[in-house]
Amino acid sequence: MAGVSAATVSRAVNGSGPVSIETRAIIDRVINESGFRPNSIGRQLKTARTHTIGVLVPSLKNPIFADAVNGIECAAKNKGYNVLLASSGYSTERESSAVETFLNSRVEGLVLTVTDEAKSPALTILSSAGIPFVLMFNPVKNSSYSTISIDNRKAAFELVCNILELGHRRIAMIAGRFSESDRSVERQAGYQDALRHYGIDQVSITEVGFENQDISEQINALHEAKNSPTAYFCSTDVIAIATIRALTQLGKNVPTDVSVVGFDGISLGEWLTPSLTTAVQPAEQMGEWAMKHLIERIDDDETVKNLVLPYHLRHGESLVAPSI
Amino acid sequence: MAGVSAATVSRAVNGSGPVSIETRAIIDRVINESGFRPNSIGRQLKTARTHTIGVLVPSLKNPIFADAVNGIECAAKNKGYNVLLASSGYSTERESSAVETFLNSRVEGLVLTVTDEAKSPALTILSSAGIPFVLMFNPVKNSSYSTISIDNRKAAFELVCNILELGHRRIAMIAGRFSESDRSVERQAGYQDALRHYGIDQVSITEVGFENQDISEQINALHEAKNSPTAYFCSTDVIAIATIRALTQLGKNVPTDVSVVGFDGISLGEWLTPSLTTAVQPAEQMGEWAMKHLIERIDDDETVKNLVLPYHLRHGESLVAPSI
DNA sequence: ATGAAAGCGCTAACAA
DNA sequence: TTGTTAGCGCTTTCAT
Repeated sequence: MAGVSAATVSRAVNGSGPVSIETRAIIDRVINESGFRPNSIGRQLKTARTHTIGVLVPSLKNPIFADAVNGIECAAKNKGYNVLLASSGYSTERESSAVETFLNSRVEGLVLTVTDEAKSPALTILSSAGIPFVLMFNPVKNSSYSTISIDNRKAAFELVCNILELGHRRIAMIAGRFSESDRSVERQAGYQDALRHYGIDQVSITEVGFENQDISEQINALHEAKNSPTAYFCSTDVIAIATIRALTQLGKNVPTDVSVVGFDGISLGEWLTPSLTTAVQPAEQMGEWAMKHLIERIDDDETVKNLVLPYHLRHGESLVAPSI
Repeated sequence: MAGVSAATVSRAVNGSGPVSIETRAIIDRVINESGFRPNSIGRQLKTARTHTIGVLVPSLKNPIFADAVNGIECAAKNKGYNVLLASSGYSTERESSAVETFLNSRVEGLVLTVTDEAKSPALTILSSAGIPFVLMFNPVKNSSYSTISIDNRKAAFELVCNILELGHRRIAMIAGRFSESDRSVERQAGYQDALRHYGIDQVSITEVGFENQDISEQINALHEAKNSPTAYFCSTDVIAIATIRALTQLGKNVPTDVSVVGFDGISLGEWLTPSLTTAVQPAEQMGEWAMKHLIERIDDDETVKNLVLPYHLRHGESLVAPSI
């Protein structure tokens, strides 16, 4: 140190107390010359505030989560918070261990998407830890958690009704593994609602892994059976793309031979061939809201909120009337 | 505390010293009952190790960076490191401030993509800070920095040669702003190399902002001029998609009326209509290698390395011979 | 306007 | 095998 006590430097750096013009000048000079950097760790330990939040998503390879994280990160920066990032790969074990790590790092809150809100070890840990968190994409079940989501069941219902209205009667659902996504479960419920609404018995649901790029075997099996589907309802856009790829490999043309519908509304979906019919979630805004709300809960201890955002259907070329 | 000293708990938790079976049992029990969590901040302050690395990319909305971050995050998790994430929006100011924040947080290293390695305030700060970092995507210029990249200039050269071979002579480049991306500069050099190689004088370069979704005005201007381009070479896939969109809005068909070529090889590019002709960078592996190498530099103080990975060209439907 | 002192939670050296 | 002590870098009373 050059000539002055640590307490004074602290006051100068943070503007947290009176410092004379001259001393301030000296301190500034010494800081520049010496390359001194205040150690956040020391401050964090003393103040018991880290200004850090944890963000946990299943995977960044799905643009829906990348967009959401982008929104989160921007909001965090604006509010002066840092972001610790982890991904779970749709595994509850990895969710739990990420949450443990975050908690040990004393994040002040979390924004996360879990596989299943209803039975999530990670959320159990979090609840008993007593720090605020916001669920993103997960449907509202326990309203004592803050959530931001859309009505997945209703959106799926509307989407499948659209398929039915065009005359399709054999509609298969390709769903992300239910154990890995409560969104998938909800969307499946919407699918069944729609079939029931039209008095259709023939339900066909195939679960696929989220990390699994190649689902051609499953699609092949569906397609070989007699009374093969005339339309596929996929629980995500990424799965819809994989489905279209698999169908194409089997020599089927989408949508001429068979229709495919997705869910999520990733922006590139509009530019696919064929463009995807899908339900659009405003991912980036969801991330932003989640972060803003989380910070309100931290700073102004705002109450728990459940926000269900509107979605909209995007009508693309991947869905047409069945050929027969 | 229940009956034992802090030092003993520390030894029990970390296995860093002898603890009798019985005391360990007691400690475990108390930890579970009380919900005690070791405070990483305290440990970090004491040990002067944070096991945290900073990751800085221009934007997560470009899948090339999302994929890279995904690779980074996985590698980090495997090695027991945490990831602090920030994005710069292609702004050097935001790069600098993110780096400052990281440094204050005492990250042990960084993986980052900067706008321009040659004149980056962020890198100046980093160099004088004396902590290891790895540049990702940025071309090798100063070999005293660790880097992972591909040969952008050569890839662009090959790509544009492909366009020329098909008979195109009026090829416009749509480039991400040079001041915001040294990759863009390199790719532009490759574009010029190719034109020169074919003895073509007509160079046409239009700079566009990376965050700018709508480039239809610029495309419109190019297209209205007489001798309008028969092919567009775009410095990224995202820009190529925006270009295709703009051309479509102008009533032009790609590739019938005009060809478009991208750069990056984002995986969705294969499923676009038309599928993109592009140069593929292995983003996820680049992220993984960057993280692994960084940790080697931290843990085993490995020397600086420059890895130039092979790329490959992907031939899609967006490029065909000129119509005329 | 400044300094002295205490303490945030932890670990490492030393003692017992 | 366990406890005591000291100190990581910071902020915050409380004095001066």
